[in-house]
Amino acid sequence: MNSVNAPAASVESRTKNATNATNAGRHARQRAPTAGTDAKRERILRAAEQLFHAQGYERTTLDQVAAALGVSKPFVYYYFHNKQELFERLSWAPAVACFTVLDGGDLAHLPAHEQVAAALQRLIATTIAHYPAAFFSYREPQAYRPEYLAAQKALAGHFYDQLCVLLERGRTEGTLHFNETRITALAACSLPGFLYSWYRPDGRLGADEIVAELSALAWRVVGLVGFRPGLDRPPRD
Amino acid sequence: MNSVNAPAASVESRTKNATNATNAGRHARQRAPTAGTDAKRERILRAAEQLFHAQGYERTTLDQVAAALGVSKPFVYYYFHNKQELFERLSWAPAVACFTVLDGGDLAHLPAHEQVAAALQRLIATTIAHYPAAFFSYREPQAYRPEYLAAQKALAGHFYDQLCVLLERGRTEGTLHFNETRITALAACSLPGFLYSWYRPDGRLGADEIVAELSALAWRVVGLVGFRPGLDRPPRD
DNA sequence: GCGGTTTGCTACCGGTCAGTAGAACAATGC
DNA sequence: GCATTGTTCTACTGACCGGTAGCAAACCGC
Repeated sequence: MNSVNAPAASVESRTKNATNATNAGRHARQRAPTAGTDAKRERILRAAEQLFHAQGYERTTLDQVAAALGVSKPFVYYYFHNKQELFERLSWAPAVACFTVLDGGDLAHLPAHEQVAAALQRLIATTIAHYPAAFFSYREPQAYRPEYLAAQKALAGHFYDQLCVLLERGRTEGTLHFNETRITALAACSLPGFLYSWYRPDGRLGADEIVAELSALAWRVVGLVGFRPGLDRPPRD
Repeated sequence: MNSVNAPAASVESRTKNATNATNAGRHARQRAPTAGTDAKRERILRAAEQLFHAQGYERTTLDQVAAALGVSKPFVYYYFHNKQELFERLSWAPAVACFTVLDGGDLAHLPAHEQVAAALQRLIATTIAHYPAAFFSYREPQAYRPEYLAAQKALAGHFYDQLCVLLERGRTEGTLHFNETRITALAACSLPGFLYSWYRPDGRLGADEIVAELSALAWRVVGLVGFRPGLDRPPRD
């Protein structure tokens, strides 16, 4: 399933000559993970995720991340190389998950308009499933290093291209209705893209309800007829 | 027209005893503006706007702002109190303009669905007209001081409330169709809200065309019938 | 041209924060 | 007990950057 990898010049590949016994050389990454190591990494990531979401990447200090866990800053550096790595590990996987929802090929047998409907629904569901890290690539592209930013743009661009192809096919087949393909695609993706400003996991509606409502509204944007005013439930998936 | 003011504890009100001859006391704010002073302030604001948009508030240094103008950092401090003031001056007016489009009362005589259509179109047009500063309040709420953040939230909340009232009235009258009022309002406002990630003033389509297209798509979100697939042009305004 | 005011600069300060050195502590093996 | 290795800490450095002191032109009224 994982056909999309992080950029080549990733922090992972810093396995250089392990002669230096400095902090940078003694990271647990290179050993077999002791029991508990993964759990600690996970706890650090979750604390960073919360703080990045609440305050933004730049305004969050690693002392805050450490304090949220009741540990010291070198604890964080023992499990991660630097602040950048925290951000990229948090935001990369959700970005991939969101923008590869059309890559499985499992929708290929469906008519174009149903593929579009499923794609939009999956995009919304995936965005919510990866809350709040899924928003990072939208909100803080500058926090990426250039190679990650380029990779993220390529990923998103690929998805938009796929969506545009499907939109035009659906228009040709008479099941979708719109004028400007690209603007229509972007408008439909605005719904998940703007979620970060109002979605709260403890809100009045559950995640499933929001996915269903928002999907139905996104379908309207692409002029999907037959699913209209009554706001029917999703097709499949 | 300007019934909305900046928060009370603004930087403006620092007119205290002018006995101190320090930098903070010698700002031109307190004098009658010499010819050229306003133009210089404007140039500084425009440079800061570009950089804040391109890099984000935190990553932009005042040395960069000064360098973009070919001057030194104290030049900036001569015309503004601090970095915060630049941000708030840039982002406040656009935020007010966007979220008060329903406050004029000039739409009151129209049926609810036409008020909704006009409101969405105005919101989109205003957002684009104030590019790129209009996006700052969406993207970088953390850059606001608490009192500005609260004021901005109140402003946006007021607009959403107005919009929700109109949406429900339109639904009652049978001209609008949707399930969840609040989600529908947020979804419709996602289209302008997500513009920051793709709008470019030098793009293929002109601003007017984008406003027209995007408005028509936003109308679909609120289930506005009669304006549907053909994507008619805006009603008035 | 001379005093005062406005406008701009160079050069610095002080705080913050990513990142590090190196010691202390803890587990494990023998 | 004692070496070895893994884990965490206290305490620090160095760079960066917002903001300022205080001087130097430039401008202006006379």
